[in-house]
Amino acid sequence: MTTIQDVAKHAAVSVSTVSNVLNGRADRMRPQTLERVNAAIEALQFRPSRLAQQLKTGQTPLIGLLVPSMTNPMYGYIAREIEAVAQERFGYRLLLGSTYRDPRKESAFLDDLLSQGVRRVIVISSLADERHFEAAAERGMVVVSYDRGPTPGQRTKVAHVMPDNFEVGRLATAHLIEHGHRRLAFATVAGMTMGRRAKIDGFYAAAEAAGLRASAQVIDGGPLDEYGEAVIGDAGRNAALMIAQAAPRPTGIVALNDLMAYGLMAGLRESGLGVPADVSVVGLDGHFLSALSNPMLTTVQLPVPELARAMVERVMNPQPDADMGPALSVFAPTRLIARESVAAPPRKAGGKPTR
Amino acid sequence: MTTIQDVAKHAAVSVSTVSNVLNGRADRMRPQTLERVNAAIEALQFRPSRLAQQLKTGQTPLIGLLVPSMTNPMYGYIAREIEAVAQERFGYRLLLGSTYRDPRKESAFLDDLLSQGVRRVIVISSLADERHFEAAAERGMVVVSYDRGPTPGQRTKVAHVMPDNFEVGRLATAHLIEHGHRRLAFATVAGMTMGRRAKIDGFYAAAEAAGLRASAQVIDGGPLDEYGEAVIGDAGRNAALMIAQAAPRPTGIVALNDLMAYGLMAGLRESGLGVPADVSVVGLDGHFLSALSNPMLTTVQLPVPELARAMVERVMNPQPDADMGPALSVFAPTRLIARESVAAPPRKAGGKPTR
DNA sequence: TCGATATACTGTATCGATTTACTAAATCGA
DNA sequence: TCGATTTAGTAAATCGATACAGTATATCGA
Repeated sequence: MTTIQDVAKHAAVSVSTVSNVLNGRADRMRPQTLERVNAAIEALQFRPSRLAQQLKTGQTPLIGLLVPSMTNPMYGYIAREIEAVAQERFGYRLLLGSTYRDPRKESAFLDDLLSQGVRRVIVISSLADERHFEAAAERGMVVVSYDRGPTPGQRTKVAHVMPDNFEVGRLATAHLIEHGHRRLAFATVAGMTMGRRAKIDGFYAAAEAAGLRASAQVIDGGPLDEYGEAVIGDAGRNAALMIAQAAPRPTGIVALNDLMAYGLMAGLRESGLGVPADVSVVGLDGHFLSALSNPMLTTVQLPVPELARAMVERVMNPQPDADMGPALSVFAPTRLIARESVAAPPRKAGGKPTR
Repeated sequence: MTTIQDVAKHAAVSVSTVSNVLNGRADRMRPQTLERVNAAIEALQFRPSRLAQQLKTGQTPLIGLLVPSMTNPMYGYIAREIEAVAQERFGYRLLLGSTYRDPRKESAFLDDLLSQGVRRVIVISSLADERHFEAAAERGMVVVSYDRGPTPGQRTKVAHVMPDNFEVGRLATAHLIEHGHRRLAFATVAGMTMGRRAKIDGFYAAAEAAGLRASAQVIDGGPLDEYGEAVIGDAGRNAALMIAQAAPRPTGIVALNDLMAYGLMAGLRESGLGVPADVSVVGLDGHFLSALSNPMLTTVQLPVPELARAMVERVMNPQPDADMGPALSVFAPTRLIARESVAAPPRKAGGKPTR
């Protein structure tokens, strides 16, 4: 590895001068000196050691990204978008951590980041308790939290970015109602997070507005085990079972997310129920896979690129300390993509399956 | 941030002694001294700066992971497995880079890693030309390449780990043949990589063994645009169109991977062809999503945890320089999961669609 | 009781950059 | 022409650890 010393020697200048060149202070020297230094850098193929720079400046060009698990394709998509804007706009890269929604893993990851000199982190957690993030923020981390707001009534040093989950849930539900559905259900997994809460509120609000509040229910597909996201599909299957056995049966289902919708559709099918013939399903995500399912999934598309941009902006340009105030909702266009999984409810709603 | 100096002062010892404690050389001091130092560390909540350690030792507890795009759920799965073993067994974390199979992006990522002090990288690339990886290895990087072997007849400093792609392709094809299929196709995308080559070889080998070589063909779904993996599904749709129009039509299709299989099934459906009624489809991946599709995808399951383990082992314990020799194939059990997307071909094979 | 060895530490150079304080030479204004 | 200012650059301290060389004291064998 060639060092700044080697370059200085080669160009017959001091290391300070080379450092000045490196840091865009070329105005402090004669053009010919600049040229000599640049020539030396070129000749020796010199790349400054980020490690040494970081030690001196205390800054690392890395953003920590904490996700529940890369196994949920939606997080893969979000990660990719975050990486793209971090890289293109700021030259930053991503340091990845899967946490399986385990607060100890999350804390360990934050400790690691801190000792690595990483001072910016985007967390996708949804855990109810955010104190470990607050503590990290207290210790100088810039933390941006996805898909949840601050704990109400508390000051916070954590910035929050989220999609308009209420609207997402409302939109999906309204779409079902427009197609004539009267008995509605929201299929979720065990454990209430802020994002889920908001979606469910949107679901109920739409039902309410149509005078359907009484026949709208939330169905819990059960807990996620240690495999985390991978089994959201299974939770969907569970929920499908419960729906199949319900009497009267709901005919319009909003799924917590696309993955859950796939599981739901698979489970419905196994119970002999057709989608959308007997039951209509709407996903919430709009991941590209939804265009490949059978039937193609009607889903609400989250503005992932905009969300990613907002998160990176915020993590790179933190507000001058002080309280963060309420969450920043990204109200970028959230639209429903109508495809095949929603149709009018069967004539004799809740009757015998069509096949 | 508290430093080793603070700890030394607090414990009334020298920094060297603290450093010795930190590095497990407690035998060099009296138990009481050790205790004092530990107490100080505890009291001051001291975490050594990895940055400073790295600068001194030249080692960073980070593995670079270069993937085409996190958008392909399979890469998300692989990344998660790699992360898990890197973290649990070695305490290493992952530095992520999406490259969209662009050699310039790949090189830039490697340069970045090098200057960050990261000296271990796992690359999933499949690009034909591996010279930039060789160059990095030459410069002291430990590089492990996934899903391809070394360029034949060339010495290499890059370690290679891959599944038994030949067997993967063979298994899938044999399964179709067992179900009575005579006209076979392998659906791939534009661009030949080693992994694809091996799968296709396996495909042909199985056909050959059944005397079906003449009626086995490869179908190219076209190039991937800048969105990369996300559009493999579209390539599957294209391939489906070509299959639907072929006369005589192949009835048993092996798809390059699960994602392609989803696209294929969607495209087949759009062309009015039933799966598996008219055409049978086998995927290659065994990602958990394949259990949620309709019909549920018959697929060959790659031993992802074993592959991940092998890659991490190799990147952490590189062979003492010298030539790497041929690729290490991970011959962990590669099994076919029979589900719903394969059935016997229609009676009058290649005739009218059943619906 | 003396030199050798072991024990328990400490002092300091070092990794590769950044940055502040400083200096020598050139230029300038009056 | 002299002091002040600008220009062009350098020397050295510093970031926070590691590790080697060195030192003071205790222990031991003969």
